Amino acid sequence: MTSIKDIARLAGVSPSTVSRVLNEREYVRDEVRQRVLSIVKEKGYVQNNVARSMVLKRSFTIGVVIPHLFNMFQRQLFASMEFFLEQRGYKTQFFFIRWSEASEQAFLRRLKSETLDGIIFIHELYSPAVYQHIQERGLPVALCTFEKDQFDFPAVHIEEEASAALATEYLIQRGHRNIGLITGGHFSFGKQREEGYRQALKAHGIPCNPELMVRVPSYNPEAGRSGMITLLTRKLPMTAVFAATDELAIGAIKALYDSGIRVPEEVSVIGLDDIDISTFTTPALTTVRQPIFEMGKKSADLVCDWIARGHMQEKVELFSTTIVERESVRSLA
Amino acid sequence: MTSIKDIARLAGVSPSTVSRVLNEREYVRDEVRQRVLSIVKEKGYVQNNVARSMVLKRSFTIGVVIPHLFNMFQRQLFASMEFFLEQRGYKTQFFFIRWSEASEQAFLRRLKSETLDGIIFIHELYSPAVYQHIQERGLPVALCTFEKDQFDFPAVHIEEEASAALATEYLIQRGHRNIGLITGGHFSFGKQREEGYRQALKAHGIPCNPELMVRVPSYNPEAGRSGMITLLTRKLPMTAVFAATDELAIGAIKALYDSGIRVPEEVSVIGLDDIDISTFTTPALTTVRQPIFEMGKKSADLVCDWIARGHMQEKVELFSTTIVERESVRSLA
DNA sequence: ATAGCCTCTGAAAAGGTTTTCATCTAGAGA
DNA sequence: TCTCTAGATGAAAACCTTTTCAGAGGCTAT
Repeated sequence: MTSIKDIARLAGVSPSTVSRVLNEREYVRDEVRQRVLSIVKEKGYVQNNVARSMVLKRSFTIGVVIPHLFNMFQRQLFASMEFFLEQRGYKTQFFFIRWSEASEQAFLRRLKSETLDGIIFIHELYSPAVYQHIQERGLPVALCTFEKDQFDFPAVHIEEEASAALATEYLIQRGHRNIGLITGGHFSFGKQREEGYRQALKAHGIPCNPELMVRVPSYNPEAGRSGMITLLTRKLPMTAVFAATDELAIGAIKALYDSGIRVPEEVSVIGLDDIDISTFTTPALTTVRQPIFEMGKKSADLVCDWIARGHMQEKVELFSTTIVERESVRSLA
Repeated sequence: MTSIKDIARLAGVSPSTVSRVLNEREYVRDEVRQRVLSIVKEKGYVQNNVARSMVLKRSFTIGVVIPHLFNMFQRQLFASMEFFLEQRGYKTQFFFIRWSEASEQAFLRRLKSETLDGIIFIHELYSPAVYQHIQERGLPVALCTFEKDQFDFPAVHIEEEASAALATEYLIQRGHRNIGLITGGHFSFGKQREEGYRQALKAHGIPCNPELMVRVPSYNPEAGRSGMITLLTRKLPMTAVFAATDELAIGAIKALYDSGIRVPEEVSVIGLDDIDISTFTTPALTTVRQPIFEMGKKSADLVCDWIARGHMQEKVELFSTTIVERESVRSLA
């Protein structure tokens, strides 16, 4: 591999000068610049990033960490982030963390020895040790899809409770009173969305029946299906279900279909997220839209801006959500 | 940040000795080892990976590159790879390439300046320049989901044509004669699957009607939907459709549903891939299963083994596919 | 007793880049 | 003519490891 020294020798200048040319510094004669550049091109020379990182103490790499699962929502977010990160000249290093103390410990160890310039979290981690380390180190960070009050980090997310209330209210306004809930146990948004559901019921004077609520261990369609089956076996009157995520909703619709219950004629289903696939379920899923692409961009921007500026700035970036009317909810009126 | 020198000073030994302890080399007195280790622990010291990379000329990083799209199939493959890569002590750097000459050129530049230990491709790239560079450099590589005959690289994939023929034959055996095809233009597997479809028809003496075949520009549900609509507007007799991927099939089912055509009563649909979501479509998608998880693992193994061994070994790893019978195909008999 | 070997340890070089500091040259102003 | 300044360049240090080489000390076998 050709190094900067080789180029320097060939161009009859010092490595310093070559470095200056490469990094577009001033104080290089135009003639010299041209000569160096032409030799760089001729030799197909490219800078050695490891050596650069070493002296610059920067890696031009942003870590994106996804804990616990890697579902469709996270994929869309991740794709969006990678897109904008690359636009701003950063590489994306992917961290996938299993939901266990041990896995998070291992991640912390990796993190410490890594020279990341910044880090983005999609959904929160279990233990605060990682956040603590990041804060002590002053590593630029963005929290996407959650907020960690105990730490002063910029965060990108939606108003979880309000969004869940929006979905529930949508059902109430269409005459539904016996509304089931399927949500997950992990992650704060699962509880927040449950809370939004409760609030909406309360606001309309509808008693909250614990028998109509079910918590499943994950957020994938399989969990949604099992949640729906649980709900069905209780044989309560129920004309609609709010599934805390679209993936749960997809599973719920499947369970209803398998039980011969028509959606939305007999039971309406509403989700929350608006992932790509939700347009393509049968019936198409009525849901609450999170601006996933924009949220990915914002997360990338927050970290990159922090790095560029040298210090943190914005604290919380709230995105608003909207109902997307499709086919899975029926009006009882 | 504490460095190896600080540890050395504190332990009253030389950096060499600390390095030996850290890397579990022999020739260190046990007493010294203990002393160093305790100071390492006390100071929370971790090795600087950039410096290590520099001298070792290894980065412990494998690049995973996904060209053009980032669909559900690729996501599952990617998740599998990351899982096994991490198990073997490698970090995963993610590269997403848009389908353009410029984007591939940019990737090549990035690749050259990177100190990757190996690289995995999911689906093929357009230009051979990247493969050429990798071959010249002797970089360990695995091609997942395709094979590039002109280069001598290990590859992990299924028998595309045979798998497509399997799907088509499944329809033929159930009495279907007017079978539509929806496939994509990009990527070799699109054409190979089309070829498998042709072969199966031919093997059963069924004439191949170009009017029943449609090529769409992508492999997502939206493309599948538009493909199905095209097919429907031709108003030909058609009792079944083979969609070259599950995502296309999902879109096709949606288009049928929207047109009031029942699946599978009026038109049967079969896909190929067996992605997670295919269990949850309504009706559940009958498809041909690729062992995605195993293929991800094998790809990771191929690269890691190559690195460990120092030279390439296996050439092609063929995985076999099987029909997964669900609900979207009806027997005409 | 001595040669030879083995274990343990440290000094120093190497890896490729950036940056600071010093030096040199040329031109401007007095 | 001399001094000053600004532009252009190079030498060398620094970044943090690992590894080679050499040397010291102790033990064994002759």
